[in-house]
Amino acid sequence: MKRPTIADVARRAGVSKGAVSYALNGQPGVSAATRARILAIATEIGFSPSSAARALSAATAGAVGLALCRPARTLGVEPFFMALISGVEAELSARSYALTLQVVADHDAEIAVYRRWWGERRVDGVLVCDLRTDDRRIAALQQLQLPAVVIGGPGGTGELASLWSDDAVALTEAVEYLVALGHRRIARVGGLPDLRHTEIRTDAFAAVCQRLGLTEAVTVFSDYTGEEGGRVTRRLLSSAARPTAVIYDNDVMAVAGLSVAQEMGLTVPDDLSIVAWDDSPLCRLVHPPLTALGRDIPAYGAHAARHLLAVIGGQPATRVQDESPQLTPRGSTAPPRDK
Amino acid sequence: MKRPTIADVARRAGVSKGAVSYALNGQPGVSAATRARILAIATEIGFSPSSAARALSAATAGAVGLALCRPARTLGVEPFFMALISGVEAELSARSYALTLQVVADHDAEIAVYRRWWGERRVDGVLVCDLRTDDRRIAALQQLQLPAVVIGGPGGTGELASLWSDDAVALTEAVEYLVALGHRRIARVGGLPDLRHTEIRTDAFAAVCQRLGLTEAVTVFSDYTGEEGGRVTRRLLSSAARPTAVIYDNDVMAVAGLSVAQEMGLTVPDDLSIVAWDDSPLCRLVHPPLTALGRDIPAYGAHAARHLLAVIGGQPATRVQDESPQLTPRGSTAPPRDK
DNA sequence: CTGAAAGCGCTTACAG
DNA sequence: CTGAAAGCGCTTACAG
Repeated sequence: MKRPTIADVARRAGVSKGAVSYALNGQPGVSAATRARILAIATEIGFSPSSAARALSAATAGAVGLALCRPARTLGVEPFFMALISGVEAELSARSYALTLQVVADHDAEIAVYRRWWGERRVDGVLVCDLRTDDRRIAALQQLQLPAVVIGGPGGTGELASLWSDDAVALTEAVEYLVALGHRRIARVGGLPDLRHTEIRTDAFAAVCQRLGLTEAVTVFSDYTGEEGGRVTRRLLSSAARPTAVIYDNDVMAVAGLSVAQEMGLTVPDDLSIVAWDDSPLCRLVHPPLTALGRDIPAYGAHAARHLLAVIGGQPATRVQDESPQLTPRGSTAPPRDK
Repeated sequence: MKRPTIADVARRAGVSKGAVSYALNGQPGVSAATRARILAIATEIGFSPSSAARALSAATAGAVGLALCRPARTLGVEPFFMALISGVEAELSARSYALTLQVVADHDAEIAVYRRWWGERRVDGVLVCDLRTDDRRIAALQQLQLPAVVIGGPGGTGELASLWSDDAVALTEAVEYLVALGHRRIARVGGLPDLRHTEIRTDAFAAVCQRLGLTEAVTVFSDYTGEEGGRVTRRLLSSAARPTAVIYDNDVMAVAGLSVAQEMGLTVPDDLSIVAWDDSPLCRLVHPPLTALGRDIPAYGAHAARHLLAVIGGQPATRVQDESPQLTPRGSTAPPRDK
């Protein structure tokens, strides 16, 4: 099949190519009748403007980039990214933007990808994930003046636009809930310590534990994988004064932690209460289903995409707050059997 | 920052734009010395050719499309897709191709996306997932003459190129293994029945069970979600002559099935053996870890991408076989306690 | 081996 | 309200 061009539409409509362009893009310059006729013909012959030609003349790529900087083995397991992507994508495709995805090994590679995308004019802007403390990507992006929205914060995002949600409040709520149930020895299995949101959660955990006088509270760091999450849990549960409740920084580690507890003969929730972050179907897959902190991740992604499109459109690069995570109590939390 | 163009490189090198193009694309037409000088300058000023300009003049998009036709809620949980994407992406980016991703609601929407991509010249080819029996996408793609590789089969892929793996052999092997352990009442929780690979597995299951005289073997269909997988398992385990082994068509349903068994007071593997497809970290997250049929999914994705690039490059649209899934025995399978 | 030029398919001022 | 034309930044025959 021969792809129709704007010239084909113009010929059949008996107008100039310019008129077709105006009609298709909703610009003034054609009468309503002509516009209707042109649109009908375009639909009839199945015309879609060449993204390349449009990009070249309009200096806009019609695409948004997302670089995922996680090892392949971690990428697949966490439902978080797919959920985020599906939300991002829904918003973008509704506005006729394409999503360009690239998996990168580290921040150097990621920055190189941003430079290339910028030089190639391949994307109009990017979404940045997994914000770290002292994140070099921020300065690189600012230097390129490539429109960007950082998913994370608050803080550490420089002059870039960002979308954040209040993890500190959510974590505090979870700890207060566990304390209300009667727990005193609460442990937290954190994610990678140099991620900004890990830092925020760690600080919030320390603060609420101090306020409530939980002197035995402890955070140990892990890497989001089931292997590490299980290993760390095994160590925690082997200690003399083992915790009666553990809060995990993601769903995968929480599920692994549950397995370890059961393998060690502990009953969840009687002997051990478990709280997961990133509420996902994974949390409902296991028995007992896990109490979890979560929110609507596809909506978060859609929100981020909307914000990015606004920045690309010239809106100021603001910091926007998304909804806070909510605690959903399920079968994995209860008053401790032996206090 | 101003983006450098080919003219900037040409000016600094004191040559024509054509010479720069030849040098950058490894074409003959420039001396080795000139080529080296041009490349050095391009690197120095950070020049990347505009993807739009290149696409427009070379009539090649430099991108490959992947439309994912699954409801958002299912998408996130199965590690399969992210693993596949990471493999696809690794291969593509090594060849400087971009991956354009779109989530669609159904096949009509997916076909519409293919038409649009084709009309917009946005992608040079597409990867097709979740092949169904009588799949309308095949004819649509053939009509558009859009290069494509179908991930699935064998069979049902029309004239399109495809990459398939022998699920029948793998399933047969799994059943023989369970029978060797002493199982006679084996059930299978299948995926969506109109998917081609479900059909293949169902036929293979029926064939091996008949050959081995397993008259009580049964396949029940599900939808890959944990909810449904759990529900179906509950029904199977409540029947008078409950199965002593269950084979699940994906990892998520297998994990859900394990939970249900444990919730019903059954011990895995003594009372019930479980085999999962799509071996993934999920299978090692639970206790006992699940015996699984699996293979290297990122490698599968990379293979598919390589095949597509070959087809885009003009190679004939062949059917290529990937490695067969392997059975990895873990703690969820054992001889049945009561035969 | 190199340069000048046409052309890819759009968008967008600029005349009429 | 409409048409003719320039231009986006490349690639690629075509001369030299």
